[in-house]
Amino acid sequence: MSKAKRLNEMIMMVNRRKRFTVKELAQEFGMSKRTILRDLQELSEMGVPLYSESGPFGGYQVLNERILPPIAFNEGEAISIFFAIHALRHYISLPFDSEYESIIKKFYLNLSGDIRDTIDKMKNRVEFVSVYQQEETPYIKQLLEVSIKQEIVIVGYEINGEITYRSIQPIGIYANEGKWYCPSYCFLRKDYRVFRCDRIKTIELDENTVPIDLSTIYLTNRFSLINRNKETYQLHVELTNKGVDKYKSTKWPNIELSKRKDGTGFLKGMILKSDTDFFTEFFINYGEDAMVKSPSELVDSIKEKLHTILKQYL
Amino acid sequence: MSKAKRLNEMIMMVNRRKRFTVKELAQEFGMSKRTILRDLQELSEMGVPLYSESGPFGGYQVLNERILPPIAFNEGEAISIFFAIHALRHYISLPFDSEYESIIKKFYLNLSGDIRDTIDKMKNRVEFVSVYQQEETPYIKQLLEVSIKQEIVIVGYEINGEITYRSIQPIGIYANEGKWYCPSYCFLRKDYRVFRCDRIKTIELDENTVPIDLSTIYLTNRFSLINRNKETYQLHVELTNKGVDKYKSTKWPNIELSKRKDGTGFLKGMILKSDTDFFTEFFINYGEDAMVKSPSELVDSIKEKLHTILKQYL
DNA sequence: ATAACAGTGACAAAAGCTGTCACCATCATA
DNA sequence: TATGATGGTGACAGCTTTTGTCACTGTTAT
Repeated sequence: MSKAKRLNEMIMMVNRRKRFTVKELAQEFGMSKRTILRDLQELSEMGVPLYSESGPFGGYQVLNERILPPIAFNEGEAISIFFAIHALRHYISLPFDSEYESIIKKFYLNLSGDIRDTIDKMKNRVEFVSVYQQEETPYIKQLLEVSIKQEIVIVGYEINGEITYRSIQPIGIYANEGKWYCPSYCFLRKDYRVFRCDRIKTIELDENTVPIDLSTIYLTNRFSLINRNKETYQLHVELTNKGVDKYKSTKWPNIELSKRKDGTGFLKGMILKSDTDFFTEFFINYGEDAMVKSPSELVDSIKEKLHTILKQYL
Repeated sequence: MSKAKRLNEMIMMVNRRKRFTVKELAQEFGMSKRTILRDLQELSEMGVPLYSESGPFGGYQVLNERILPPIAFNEGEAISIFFAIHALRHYISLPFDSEYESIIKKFYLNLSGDIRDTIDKMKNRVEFVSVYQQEETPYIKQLLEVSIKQEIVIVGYEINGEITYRSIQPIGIYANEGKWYCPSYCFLRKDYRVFRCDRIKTIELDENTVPIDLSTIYLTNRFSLINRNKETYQLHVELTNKGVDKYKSTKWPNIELSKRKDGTGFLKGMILKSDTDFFTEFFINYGEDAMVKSPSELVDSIKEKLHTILKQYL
């Protein structure tokens, strides 16, 4: 194997393993220790952040930085990736060890000149609108970590200016409309709750409470488990043409949209009793384009809310 | 310069230029043609997609694929990029020559094993919620192209089942809530309009109309120009604590939020007369948490809408 | 002290790289 | 059809780089 190829492979191997010794590499590549040492020095000069320690249990390490081996992207792919990263710029807080600026710079600077030109031209012409994240959410990284490890944390949670402490076991975190949320099992309420991450003011590991088994519960399938044993209503909503169009881009679990030939349609399905407030707002939003037929509780809630708002303007 | 380094530089040089001849490279690197030929063959073996043609005006070309020279990303950055791309998966249509699947696969497969492990663990625990794009929008790529080139197109635009044809000069495209929009100058209305891309059913170049000068108008600054000479209203809205909280993540241009000590607040600013319908829905959505003080037109519109909905349920 | 690790310098042998040259293939165009 | 610009191949001598060995130094946990 030529030296050039060996160096190439060495970069990848070194990325796979965090720690290694010169002797090990020498054996794997069938080369002498001296040669490997020379190779490693060359990699260092090429920018691979190697670090070594003498002594027993010493050896080489690759620092923080990882080298992505040359990836072949075509122009469209590179541009897509650029704009995907670009779309993250509205997030002040990300649950990863990195900041938007450093990522986008590295990526952009490593692209060839003509792709850069293309991107520059597109920058002012394409936009993925998303909500600005207004406030920092310091604990999302920890919440993500404990949800992966399935540990329990005691959080200080602010409701109406007061902080209550409770043990929760997070299922995961998600961003929606500029805010981060953390669905979790709450040991205080003995039930599943969704917490707003920016309201979590303190967080510490709870080593006394025994975790419940949520290992097969993820963000995507949490509804099935969480919603069992809860009171539900049968939903029936009539939609106009516009209403159908509007609902198309929404899609709730457990609710089915049926279209009629004339373009109108209706929704049938189940909603949780506890979600009544949510659906009240949701369907008011549709205005004349949605008419709730059942449950009567939802109809009443809508009527009441409308009256309350109207009263403001008397 | 050692061979390894020469090859490395050659990869980058070859990426910058689309076409080149052996002779040119030989001169630039100060090597013989023979050596360069051998180098190019080696690059080929390493996966660089080279293509050559004999004859006058022949030469080498790099095919479609571009090689990103080794970029050093640290673990956090690689993961961020992965999830940024991942967040695009809900888009059926993208204005780029690429599909989600191919990008994410290439990227994922090129990561080292332990980063892949980390990602696998995180996949079910982090989510950037976005709306599902339900329908294909075939023309976004062309619309983006003509907005970059500042050309004019005749589009067949569907409103209530009928298709009208009009010449428009697109400013750009943006995605919001699962739909693509195209703000443009409309030569039919002699004014700026926002078109929904999925309602554009045909598109063809209009070479007869003379483009107007929009070269300094981009997505980000279009409001200033487009909204001049339009009728506006003075807006004043009182917000409860909750209302303030809710508005924080919204932020409209030309509307200012002021907070009071007790947590309540108010909005002051300008809105376009033509946006009355929009703000009617918007503030109804706030329920009791927003009370519109002025303009009276908006108050009336809200009242009327509330009455209409209420009437449905009598 | 010992053993396990990294690191360096010198040198000769082995391997690889390079340029030259002769010659072929392809193809646009004069 | 001839010409010239381009890519492509093989052989070989000479040059350069790479490699292994060996002897030696430095660091550190045990």
